[in-house]
Amino acid sequence: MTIKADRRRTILDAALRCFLDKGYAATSMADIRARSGASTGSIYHFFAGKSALAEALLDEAVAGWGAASATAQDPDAPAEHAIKASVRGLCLWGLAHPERSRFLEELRNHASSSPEFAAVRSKLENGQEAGAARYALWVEKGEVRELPWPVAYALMLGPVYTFLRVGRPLPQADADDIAGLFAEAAWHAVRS
Amino acid sequence: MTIKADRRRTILDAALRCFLDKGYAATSMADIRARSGASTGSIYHFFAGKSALAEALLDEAVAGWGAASATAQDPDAPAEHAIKASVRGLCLWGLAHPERSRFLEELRNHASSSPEFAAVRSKLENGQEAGAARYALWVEKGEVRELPWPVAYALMLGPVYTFLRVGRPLPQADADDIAGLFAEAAWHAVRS
Amino acid sequence: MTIKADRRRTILDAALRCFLDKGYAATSMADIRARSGASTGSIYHFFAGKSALAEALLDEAVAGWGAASATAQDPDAPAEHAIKASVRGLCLWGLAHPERSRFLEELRNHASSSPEFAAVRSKLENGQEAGAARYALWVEKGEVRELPWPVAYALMLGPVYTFLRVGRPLPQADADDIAGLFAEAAWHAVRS
Amino acid sequence: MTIKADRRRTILDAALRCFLDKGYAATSMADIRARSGASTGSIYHFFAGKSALAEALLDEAVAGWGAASATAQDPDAPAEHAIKASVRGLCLWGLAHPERSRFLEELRNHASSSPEFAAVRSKLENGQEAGAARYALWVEKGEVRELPWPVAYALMLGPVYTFLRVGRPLPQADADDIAGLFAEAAWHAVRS
DNA sequence: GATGAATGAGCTTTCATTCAT
DNA sequence: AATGAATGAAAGCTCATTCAT
Repeated sequence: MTIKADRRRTILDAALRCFLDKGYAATSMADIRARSGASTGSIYHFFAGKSALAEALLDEAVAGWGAASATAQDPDAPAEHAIKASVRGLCLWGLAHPERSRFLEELRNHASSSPEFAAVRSKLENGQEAGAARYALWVEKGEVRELPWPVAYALMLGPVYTFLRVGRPLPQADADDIAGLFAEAAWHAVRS
Repeated sequence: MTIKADRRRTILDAALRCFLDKGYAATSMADIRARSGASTGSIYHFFAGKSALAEALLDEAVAGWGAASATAQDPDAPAEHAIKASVRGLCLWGLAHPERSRFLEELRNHASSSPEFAAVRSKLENGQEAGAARYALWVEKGEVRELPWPVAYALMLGPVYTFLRVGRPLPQADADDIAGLFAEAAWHAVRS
Repeated sequence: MTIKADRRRTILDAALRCFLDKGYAATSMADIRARSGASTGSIYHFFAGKSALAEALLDEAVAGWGAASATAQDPDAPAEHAIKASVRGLCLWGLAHPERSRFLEELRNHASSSPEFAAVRSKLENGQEAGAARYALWVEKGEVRELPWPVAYALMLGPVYTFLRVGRPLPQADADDIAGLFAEAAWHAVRS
Repeated sequence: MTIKADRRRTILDAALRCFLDKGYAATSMADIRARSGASTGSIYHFFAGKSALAEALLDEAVAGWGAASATAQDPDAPAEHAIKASVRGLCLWGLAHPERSRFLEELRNHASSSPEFAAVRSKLENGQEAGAARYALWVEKGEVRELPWPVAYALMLGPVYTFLRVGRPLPQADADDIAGLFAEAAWHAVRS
């Protein structure tokens, strides 16, 4: 009759719109049901529960953002380049997708307290460990200051996170400038 | 009969302990009732609702933290001193009261989305405006870089916010070192 | 200090305004407290409870309306005159005080079901008995049809009650006309 | 397993019995839950809330009563016949179902003040408009007196409404007599 | 794959009333 | 005569999840 409706996709999209509109906590399964047009049973057929929906969306978002800052992932890249690319990538992505960025932030908050987000939490912790390992290498090479990883991490990415939480939408040109500014600042904060 | 029980105080303390233990959202009025020993009616006699409790606690916390970093408030202080004092103050307070600090963060998140926290939101916005005004003065005097306030704010305080969210408790000596480190970094990030 | 404030009076007035504005059921003691400026304890000092307030107001209203249609009470008046005066009186009073009239109606509804209004109910029943007795006399004299009192009562006053429930405010001249019309109809409905 | 239990029906029946027994206002959702055997969630699955239950029952009642006085609805019927049939129908139905009749009255009262009954209110108002239109036709044909519709309505149906509110159950034979008496009176009150 | 009825603990809040001071 | 803190049962309603079909 219609183009094959990918139920899973439909549900995921509806959930994302709900989460972006009202926040994760304030979104009820009924909201998602109404917006997706799927039945309760259908939703639970594809996803184990509300948190599983959020997790699936989180994976997608991270994948998208990761792809966007691919260069930053190259393990042999020099520290300066990797750090600036990473900060730029986060900043530009966050400014381009302010709702998504806020959604990630909300999830991270929930993850740190709620047991149902154990999976999310461990993913984030893995990311931290990987970051710490890379930073340790740069320290060995003398490219960056010797700092505990949480401190280095906060110095590099903290400003962007805070800015994204506070800032309003910007013209694209300004977005590039500001991303550059934060990238530069991040590098200056940790370089030897 | 008993030592004079200041019910209002008792309730507020119980609410704080609950919020710190389980987070604002996960705390129910029943939790507060059980912990305070007050009756439901008593709680509502003193506070209009759950969010009013949070607001009252927020005011207290802000007052406490404000008092602790009084020097930073002096309008005639040079930028370097004021900024470093402010960042240090936030960092030391946050490390000394990690739960409280997380509670504030949670409140801020709620405030940005939920209508019942309009009062909290407007308080926070007032704080931003005051900060912006001060920064503008320093720009005029040539002490700091000319930056949009949200950017400057993020550069200065973002690292501390992020660190407090991630970091674990630290020995006091380290706390001082780290607070100094962040204060220094904040100043370098925005000085002319 | 101020002119002697008759607390009882103040409370009663506040309660009336509340009941008229929001209805008896929807008015809380807190509303009355706020509007009167009296304390909870003060209200309970003068009145046994919410229903006692309503009762006191009912008595006043009935007294006022009774005074207005005094002629109708004369036991020796001929049926036609008494009936018309009574119907006119009710109609004019109801049109002049639509809120009060609706308040009476609400009270009567509550009274017929709620045990706390036993006193009101018995007052109303006394009124019915008195009416029945008078009507019986008129039947004996051959002035009116022999009808069970509830039927006669409904024929005479039912139209006015219904009209007051439905109708909108009217210009005074029309009020007189309509009162006359209902009075005439009442008499025609029961005369021999 | 069991006879097919139509939950919706079961709930509706239980609600009706509760409303008839204790009145709408005094009935709690817990009462309905206990009486129906359904769970809270089940009730809210089928009905949006307490007022939605009342509305559904109102629709049923109106449908039943409307069917019973079908003749009265015929738009070409002469005024005398239509009016008498309508009044008779209301009176007989009310005497046969005194609880239901009182329930309707209570609902009408609530509807006139409470916003949650907007739907009920508009239904009732539609009924009034239809009545007014019909009456206007009869006026044109010279069958009835020229009266504002609210007045005509009150003259015709007011006595029955009042009688139903006051009266006690009657033997069937008397019910017919009294219905006839009110029908006759209604016609006399408005005929040319 | 898909449906939607069913669950029931849990939620925040309201309120008339009491009583020590 | 006056106060207002204290009570606690009861209310209407939400919601993630389960499961028979």
